[in-house]
Amino acid sequence: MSKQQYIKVLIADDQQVFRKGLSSLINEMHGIELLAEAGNGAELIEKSLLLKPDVIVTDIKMPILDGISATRELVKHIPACKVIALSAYANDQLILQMLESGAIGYLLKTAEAIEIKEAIEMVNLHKPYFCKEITQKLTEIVAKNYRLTEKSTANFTERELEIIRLICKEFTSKEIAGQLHLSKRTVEGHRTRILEKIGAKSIAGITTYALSVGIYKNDR
Amino acid sequence: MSKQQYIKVLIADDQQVFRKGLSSLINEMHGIELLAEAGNGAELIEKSLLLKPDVIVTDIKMPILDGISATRELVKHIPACKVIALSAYANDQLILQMLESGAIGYLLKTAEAIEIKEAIEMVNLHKPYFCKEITQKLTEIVAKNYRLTEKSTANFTERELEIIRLICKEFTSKEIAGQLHLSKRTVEGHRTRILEKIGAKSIAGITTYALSVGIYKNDR
DNA sequence: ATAAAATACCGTGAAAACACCTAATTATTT
DNA sequence: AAATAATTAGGTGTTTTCACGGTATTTTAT
Repeated sequence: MSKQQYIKVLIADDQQVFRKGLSSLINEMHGIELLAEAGNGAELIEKSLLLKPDVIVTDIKMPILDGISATRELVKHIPACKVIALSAYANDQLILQMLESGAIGYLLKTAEAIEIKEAIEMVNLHKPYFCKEITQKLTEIVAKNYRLTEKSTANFTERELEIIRLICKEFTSKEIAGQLHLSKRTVEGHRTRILEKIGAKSIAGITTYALSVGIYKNDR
Repeated sequence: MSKQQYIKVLIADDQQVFRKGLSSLINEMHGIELLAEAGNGAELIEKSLLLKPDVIVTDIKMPILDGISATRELVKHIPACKVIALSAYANDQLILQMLESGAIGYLLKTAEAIEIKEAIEMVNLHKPYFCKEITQKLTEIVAKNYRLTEKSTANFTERELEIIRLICKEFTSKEIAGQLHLSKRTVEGHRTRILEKIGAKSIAGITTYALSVGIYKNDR
């Protein structure tokens, strides 16, 4: 380490104007080095494999190969590189898809230079970074997923919840019985009641219900 | 609505000093009216049922009845009231438990008056509010849950995805076979392959995996 | 105190899931 | 052209799920 450890960045966007603007802004940032630009996902992958950037800032909607697919590929081949997604809108599906694909940063295109710099520095330390609007969305998503709904309030007893969690973990009735020191038949009885309460007809219904309502997220 | 629509607030904390500090700060806030104080969860519930506050600001750790259990009770009986949780630490478990219990706001005790006011106003509009540290935690949790792991990189074929989605909808092999015009054995074969790829041992594993990774979010 | 809910337990039997196999036909990739 | 993957389908047998009956005890609420 000499005077400065530069963060090597690669950007991708299909709009030339936006790309130019982004590149000139990043070029002005201290401690950050812009390696190259890409106009689509395929190009992004190609240049990334060659240049091994620390951070990638990529648009989501791009021709040939979109940012989500590109990111999926990238994290597979270069797990060390951190991806920040850029998007025009704060769309739930896009955010989640991008996160699923492996991005740890998400900015709206309305972001200003100072925020982009902050995001690059943050994700470079493997810390997720999301702009205010995205954060708002994420908290809504989390809150929604974790908050109890009316029907889930139509509720389960502690025992039932316990058994639901174990069912979600792929344990059979016999195994659950062993863990809770109960009879296998007792567990089956509880399971039947759970199925009734949910209105499900099989284990699949129990697990999908449990996950959608947020039961299960406790222990491990 | 006359000149001002006051937001009615109720606070709870077992530490008298903190409680006094909080109450005097809230008393100074414009547009917010402090109804009462509680020293524990039981008291909080009691006074809430009586006074019907718009927003409750409660500590998590309290004697007799903790904030989480109290919140769970409260949202059941007064779904209209919004709960902001207060905690000394940003602990993953506590945050999630609090969210599960029904709180839509979460602040650290180091929060300043201006932020507390902002949080009260925000949650009063049924919008979740979390302080910076909690937001950071939440994004980490979301990112962790949604980011792909090695095994989830296991890509499924179109047929497999189709079958996974149907399994999540509680269809049996025979039913799926009928819908896709296949033999029951074929579906079972696919299912076995899916189990292998996921590393699961039962339907429960398939559904939990599918939901966590986001398969199935397409149709309905 | 009495009702109601939660908890625990059991039998039977059919259907489904799952664990082992095998193997043919079609796509896709190299 | 050859290898690989995907899709299809079957056999056999064990385990699990689930529907349909029940009963008894304890805890909680009215």
